[in-house]
Amino acid sequence: MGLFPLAWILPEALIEILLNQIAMARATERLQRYLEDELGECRSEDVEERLDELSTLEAAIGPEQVNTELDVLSALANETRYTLVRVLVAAEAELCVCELHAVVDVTESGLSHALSGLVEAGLVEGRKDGRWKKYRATNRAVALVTVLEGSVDE
Amino acid sequence: MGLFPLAWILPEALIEILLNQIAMARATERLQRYLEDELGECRSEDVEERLDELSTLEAAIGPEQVNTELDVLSALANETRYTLVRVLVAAEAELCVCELHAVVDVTESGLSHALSGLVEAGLVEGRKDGRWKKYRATNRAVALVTVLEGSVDE
DNA sequence: ACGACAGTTTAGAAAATGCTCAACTAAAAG
DNA sequence: CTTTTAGTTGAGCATTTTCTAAACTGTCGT
Repeated sequence: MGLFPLAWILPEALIEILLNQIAMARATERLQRYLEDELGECRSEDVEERLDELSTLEAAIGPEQVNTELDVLSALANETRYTLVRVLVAAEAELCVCELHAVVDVTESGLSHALSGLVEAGLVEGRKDGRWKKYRATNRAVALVTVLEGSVDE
Repeated sequence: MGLFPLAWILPEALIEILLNQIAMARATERLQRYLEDELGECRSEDVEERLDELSTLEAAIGPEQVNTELDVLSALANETRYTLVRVLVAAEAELCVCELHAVVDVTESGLSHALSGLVEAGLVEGRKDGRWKKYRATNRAVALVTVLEGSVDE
């Protein structure tokens, strides 16, 4: 292996950085070839410009909001939790934990975890009523479930 | 442990089933007490009725569609894949794999895996063009990203 | 005050995910 | 035809997720 001598001289971390840069450079080269193919000709300015356009597309909304959106998606992307949300949305009313327990096949503990995840994602709100606890779907949950059910029917 | 003698007589699987039934019975008892609390009085018919209502809520849409929806959610609930979808939606056009490579921080292989997951979830469509491959967002993706960005701004 | 009850929290085991490396297919260039 | 290039696929590892059991908090009935 040609790299062995290098490993004696350079710290591992640095090597990794260099390899990374090489990979980056390769990816950029490919983009350049692609733009040449598409545009007929292509100077490195064009590559820069395209890279800018792409990062603009990506940054159109703040990274903080993207994170929130990912949290919401992760909260919904689970059979137990999605079932709970769907039921609460369909109910259009508060339901008690003990009622929700009837619709999902997990232990009481699992149910509690699921609900607290949904609260954290802003999909559900909880309210304590004496010794019972009741949950209801938020507007966010209603909007998402509605669109999901609409966009996935064919 | 009182259960040890049982374990000699009954197969493990059967014991598990029995424990399950006991847990179920307990959950139903709790629901009964809850309904008594809420309605003032409650016969076991009322419990049956409530259980029916709940399962109706849950079964409002077919289990097959629910599965599709879960697949879609799982596909979106990942930083790499969600970024790709957002960029493709914002672009309102096909993008080449080599362009997409510029916006997500994974290897070429990881990118390919991500895209094929999105195709499977019906969020993205791929088209081969010579030696390049181009992807575009589907209507489903547009609808979902739009609602997500709308429902998570405050 | 005590015990029973409704629900939550913590810790940890089992299962699913996400990524990379390496081997592969298909198209274009030499 | 051989090599290079663009992208995909499969295997395997590391991390994360999801669930459960057990201990815990707060509320009610007695």
